[in-house]
Amino acid sequence: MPEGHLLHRHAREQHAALAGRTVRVASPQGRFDAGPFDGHRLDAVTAVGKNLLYAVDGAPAVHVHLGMRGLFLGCGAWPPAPPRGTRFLIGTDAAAFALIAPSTCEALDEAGVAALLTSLGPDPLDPAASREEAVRRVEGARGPVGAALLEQSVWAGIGNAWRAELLFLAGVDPARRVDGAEAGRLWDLAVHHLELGAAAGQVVSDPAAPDERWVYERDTCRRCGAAVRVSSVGGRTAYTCPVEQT
DNA sequence: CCCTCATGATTAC
DNA sequence: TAATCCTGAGGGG
Repeated sequence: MPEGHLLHRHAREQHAALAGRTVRVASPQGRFDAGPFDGHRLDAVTAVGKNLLYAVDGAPAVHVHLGMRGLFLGCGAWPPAPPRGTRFLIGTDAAAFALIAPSTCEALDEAGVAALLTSLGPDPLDPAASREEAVRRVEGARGPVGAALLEQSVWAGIGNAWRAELLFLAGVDPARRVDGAEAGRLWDLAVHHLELGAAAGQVVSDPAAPDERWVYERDTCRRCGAAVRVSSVGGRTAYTCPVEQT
């Protein structure tokens, strides 16, 4: 589930394992030019929304976006036995990570990184993110709240599963607009639950039942049993409890 | 085995 | 709004 919480989880894990060390970088699949990075010191691995950025000493940054299909696999130490189709492989003699089927894996210079960052709204998992700015961007977005939450320029890191569950927790129908108070409540819910999700490695919308969802991809609401409404909001499938989300 | 759909985002129309 | 990227899981035949 490559939404923001997972990217932050990957960033934390890879930063802890690799940052400050000289790393080996390769592209067994061949679709990424690892030359400029191999043998350099990795300064940091950070997540911004659904994006992962590797800061490399004496080289551009590496920008990774998993899209819907990308995933990281840990694969032991260097030299690893990477899975088939590994586009980006990074590691040391203590730990290595393989990137499979990402939508983006590219070198990004300073201006490119800056452009990426300015294209994104506040990230609920960024401790420095501004709640006021987050509320402003939701209020300023065109269209219903369900569409706004999926726009990475509004909030960075929310995907379809989080959208469904956060709007359920807030009791808000995705097809309508929200006021500032509701936007603030949604932000607080996002900050809290995405952190739970980053720690757990999955969407967590009910800490008492971390493997369950309230409405996402369900036939019936897990709280009240009503038939879940399936519709299209912002071009993606929305799941709504018609009783509890108004 | 073939078809459809997916936790995403850009591009073209 | 639709097509595209072109992987993987799941369901029907």
